[in-house]
Amino acid sequence: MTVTLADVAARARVSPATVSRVLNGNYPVAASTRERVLRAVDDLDYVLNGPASSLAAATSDLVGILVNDIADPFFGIMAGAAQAEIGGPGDGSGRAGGEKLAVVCNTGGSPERELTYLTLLQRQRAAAVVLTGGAVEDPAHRAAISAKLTKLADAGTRVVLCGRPPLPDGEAFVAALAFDNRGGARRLTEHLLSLGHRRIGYVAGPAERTTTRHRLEGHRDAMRAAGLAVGGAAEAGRTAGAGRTAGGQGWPGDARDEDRLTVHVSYDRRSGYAATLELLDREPEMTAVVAANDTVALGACAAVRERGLRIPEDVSVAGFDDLPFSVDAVPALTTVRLPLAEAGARAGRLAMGKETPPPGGIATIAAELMVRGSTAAPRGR
Amino acid sequence: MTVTLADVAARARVSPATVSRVLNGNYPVAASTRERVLRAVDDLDYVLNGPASSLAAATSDLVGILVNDIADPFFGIMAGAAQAEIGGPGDGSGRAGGEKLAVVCNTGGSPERELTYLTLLQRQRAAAVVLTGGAVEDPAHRAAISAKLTKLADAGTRVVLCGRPPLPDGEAFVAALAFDNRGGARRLTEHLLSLGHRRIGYVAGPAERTTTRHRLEGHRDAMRAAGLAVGGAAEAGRTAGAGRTAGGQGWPGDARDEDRLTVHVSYDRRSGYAATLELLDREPEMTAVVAANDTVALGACAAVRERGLRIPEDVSVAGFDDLPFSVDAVPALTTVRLPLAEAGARAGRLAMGKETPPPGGIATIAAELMVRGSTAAPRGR
DNA sequence: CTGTTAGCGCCTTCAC
DNA sequence: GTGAAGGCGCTAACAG
Repeated sequence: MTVTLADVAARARVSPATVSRVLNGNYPVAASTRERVLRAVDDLDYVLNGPASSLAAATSDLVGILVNDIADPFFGIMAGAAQAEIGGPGDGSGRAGGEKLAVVCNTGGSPERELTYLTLLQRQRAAAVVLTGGAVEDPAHRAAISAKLTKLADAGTRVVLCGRPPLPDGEAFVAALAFDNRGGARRLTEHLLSLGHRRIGYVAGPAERTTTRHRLEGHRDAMRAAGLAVGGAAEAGRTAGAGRTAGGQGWPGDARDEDRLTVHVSYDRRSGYAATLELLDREPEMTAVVAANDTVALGACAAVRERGLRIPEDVSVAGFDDLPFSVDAVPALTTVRLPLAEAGARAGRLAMGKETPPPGGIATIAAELMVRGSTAAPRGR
Repeated sequence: MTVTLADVAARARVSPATVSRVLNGNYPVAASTRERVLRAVDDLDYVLNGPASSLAAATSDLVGILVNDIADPFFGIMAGAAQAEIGGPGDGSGRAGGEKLAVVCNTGGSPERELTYLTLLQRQRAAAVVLTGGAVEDPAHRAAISAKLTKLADAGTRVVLCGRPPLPDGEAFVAALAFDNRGGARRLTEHLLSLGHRRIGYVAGPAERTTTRHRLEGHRDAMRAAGLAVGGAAEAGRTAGAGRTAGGQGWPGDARDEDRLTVHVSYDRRSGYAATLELLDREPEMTAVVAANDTVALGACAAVRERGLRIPEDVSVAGFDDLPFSVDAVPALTTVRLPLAEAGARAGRLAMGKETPPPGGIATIAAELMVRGSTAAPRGR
């Protein structure tokens, strides 16, 4: 019923092996023979049996790209760029030669689903796997993922991390491209501080994620450097003192300000909206809000306006990622640009072995501060 | 080296056949035996060989979801919902039982790549394929896709269309969920007309796509019903007359107004920006702009402001899709809501055979007009 | 350059 | 309820 390679061989009057050779193109075949085989393939409308070929060759042409949230352009842009690099342009014939099948898998940010997808990809003997975005830092999951990645690597699957820092466990990977979230966040907050802001709220992403932690750390680094926040009990004395020097009325400098002015939410605008309302309640004198990402920042903007406050006159708002829509926000959003498409494309090339990995396998990708209309000096009040 | 089913069988002291049976769960096995096998699987950290099993069973657990642009939330939302429905919640063990591997493939809107992906999926003997979003209407591609889908269906792959109308060729599919783009677009333009707008610009999507055509048709239906635009040469006389009755100074009613006030661009904000600038040049008296979708509308808003015009006082702007960010635009965007998540989920269930197809296999999904702040009555001028 | 020969690892009738 | 055996369709050594 279904046409097989043997059928093609018969029609082209060659052996199955020869057909296999022209199809895979990895072996010298006489031009005339190839011609005949190709014609037979077209005549019979033959399509290679993937599973059979993967079984025999012990490799498949599947490449998985894992993302935390496919509805978020942050991931869409990276995944799209990676996929374009992996899938190749196609030859328009629809015949699909030796192309890889680049597919994206949506984990929804769930470590369980991430693990499941990894297993499924392992089962398919995937040629490569690209993990994008921040990882959950829960030790159990971290270990499980590490073990799984090691197994994948052992089985010959190329593992690439994109926008995700290599874990301390040191799992096996071809390359890890990490964004400089910490540095970007620090520069962003420094920008606000230089504008004169002192009461800065922070809407952080979900706790336990590397991206969240790094961005928050960058923010706090800047705050502390300005003597504006307290890290933990150990630093309370010193930093509180510095704080008092800088601020007034016992503020800033309160040992709990960091916590009081930080809210953890998920990466969506609704959460940003709610969290900002909450921050505004906690600290009515707040003059700036830094959001975990641009999407959250949009929600923050809505909340600020909801309270009858103007951006940036009354409250400055900043985001992170510089997604395409951020420049169209009104006012345009000050944010930190991450070269998502470039990183995704590079990850794709790394997964294909088309590019040599960075020294040590690890590369840090710079984040660029984009100052736009949503931030300005605070009104004197 | 790599552990196989036979290894598990040996360790569990049963035959390979039995192991296969407990793994697939499609056959009665004594509880104690199953227990033993499962333990052996865990002990050995066995992972099924997908290609081998697909080859033997002549089916795979791969389900492909094709999207035009993975960086566009329009597709991300649908794909994510479908994937969640297909992939199941996972059991947290990372063992991955009889789960399907739901993957999304980014065609970039290119028919060639769409065809290539379809071939790749066919090669993998995919269990199902979900095609999302509008199709290109070029006859050659239409025929090629149709033929391919028929072949897939013949091979046992369940084909589901989501947000894509069934093609006239009548290709084989389990179900087709089509958005009421035409009706939604018509109601949107009717809303503007009822507000008093007469000079309405339209930033359409890429030509040759069903979505573009349907939305544009809906818009023109409304315009013509109001006697405000001219379809083609055939209708020029009649409609132009009606137009003159309604308008003044030979406008509206010009036989080329439809073309003059319509610009085709791709679905991104930059295009929306450029197109709107162009429209503003062509028709400075324009009081409203309808965009192909929300993303394009955002660009349109930027262009309107660039010209020093206010929204909605000077120019009303409307979008389509009601993506999450649209409500946060300033002013909030009037648009047409499409139940993307619901449609995607339903498509996923259909692909899994978990839901019975609509009568005739075709269902139209309603589009709801969302009136918000970006549209208002035109200033008298 | 091309044909021949063995499997790849699993599922699936069949018997028991 | 369980085991034994054949083959799914293709690739990868080998010969020639």
